[in-house]
Amino acid sequence: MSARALPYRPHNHDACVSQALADARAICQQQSARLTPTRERVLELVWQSHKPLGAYDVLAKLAAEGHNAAPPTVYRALDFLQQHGLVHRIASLNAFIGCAHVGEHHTGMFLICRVCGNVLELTDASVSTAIRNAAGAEVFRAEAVTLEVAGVCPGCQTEANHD
Amino acid sequence: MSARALPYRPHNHDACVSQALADARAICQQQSARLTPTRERVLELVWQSHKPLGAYDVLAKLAAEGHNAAPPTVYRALDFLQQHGLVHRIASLNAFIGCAHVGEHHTGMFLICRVCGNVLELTDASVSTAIRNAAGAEVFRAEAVTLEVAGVCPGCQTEANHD
DNA sequence: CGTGCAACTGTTATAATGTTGCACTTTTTT
DNA sequence: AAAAAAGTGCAACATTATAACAGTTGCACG
Repeated sequence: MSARALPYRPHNHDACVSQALADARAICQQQSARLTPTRERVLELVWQSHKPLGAYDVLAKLAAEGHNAAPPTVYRALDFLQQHGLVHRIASLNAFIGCAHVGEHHTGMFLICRVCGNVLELTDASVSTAIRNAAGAEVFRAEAVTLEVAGVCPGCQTEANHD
Repeated sequence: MSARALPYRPHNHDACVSQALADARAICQQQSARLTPTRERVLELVWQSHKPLGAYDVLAKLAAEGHNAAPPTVYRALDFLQQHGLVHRIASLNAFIGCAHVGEHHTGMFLICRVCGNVLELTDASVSTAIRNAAGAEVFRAEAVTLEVAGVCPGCQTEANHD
């Protein structure tokens, strides 16, 4: 249960998770949303991996620690976290990952390494602008953008760093 | 080789489908790929809707016309069509739609109307460029882009045109 | 030809992912 | 304290996707 996946750079992942949880508490407080124990635990589990975690992966981890949970428990927690911008759903993987830019009101772009499975979230103004313009040119009112790029991350292009 | 879908606008959709099928035959011929009856029928069914069709929707339509098919039949046909660039999978909907730009070697961008369910596929050079640049800045080797925008199409913004 | 391989199809079963509905508990509001 | 709202547990179910294997068809090559 300690730092493992290193997206492109080594770092203290425990601290990274703690920070995410602290941010989440602050945001929920501010929005009068209830970050209950189950929800917080799910968020922590999702954060502990840089690889997206499926709902049933979360379920298994909860079960492993004695939490007697069923699928709806997990899906509800994930829905809540998503609605408050704390996790993202990666549609092309049917999986979830902690949001690296909480509170930034962003359009996330996800770089998904098909070798190591790690995902890097980033935001890019020129991408967002180009998408907004393209949609606008069709008189389309955009509400939600799903942008996922599959490929090979820097670490996996040269070495056999298949974490 | 130009089956241009015009959702949001009335048009002769039968002709549109015929064109798509003709294009598909040409492409498969050229690539020495076998567009078998089942595959062709699945392609036609997918094309007959501007709304993305789920695999089980296709299955139901096949069954309705007496084709005794099981899920693998449909998934295999869809995989084949996808591999040859004849249909796209919309990850956020778990559904498939005919490709409006066959042979163009493109990065598709999909505008998905949450009201009427229609989808418009378009390609935009500045979007593609921005994405490529953003990935490149992270030294990420991009291979496949999933770009889906949910929102409201022009027709559904004003009227109750819930086709 | 015909025979043998590769691609395609059919079929059964099962896995993986996600939802509904309802009873019950906890928290918040009044 | 009572009523309302939000959250949870649970069982059943719905939807989406794949595995494994047998049979069949088209096609290249001798």
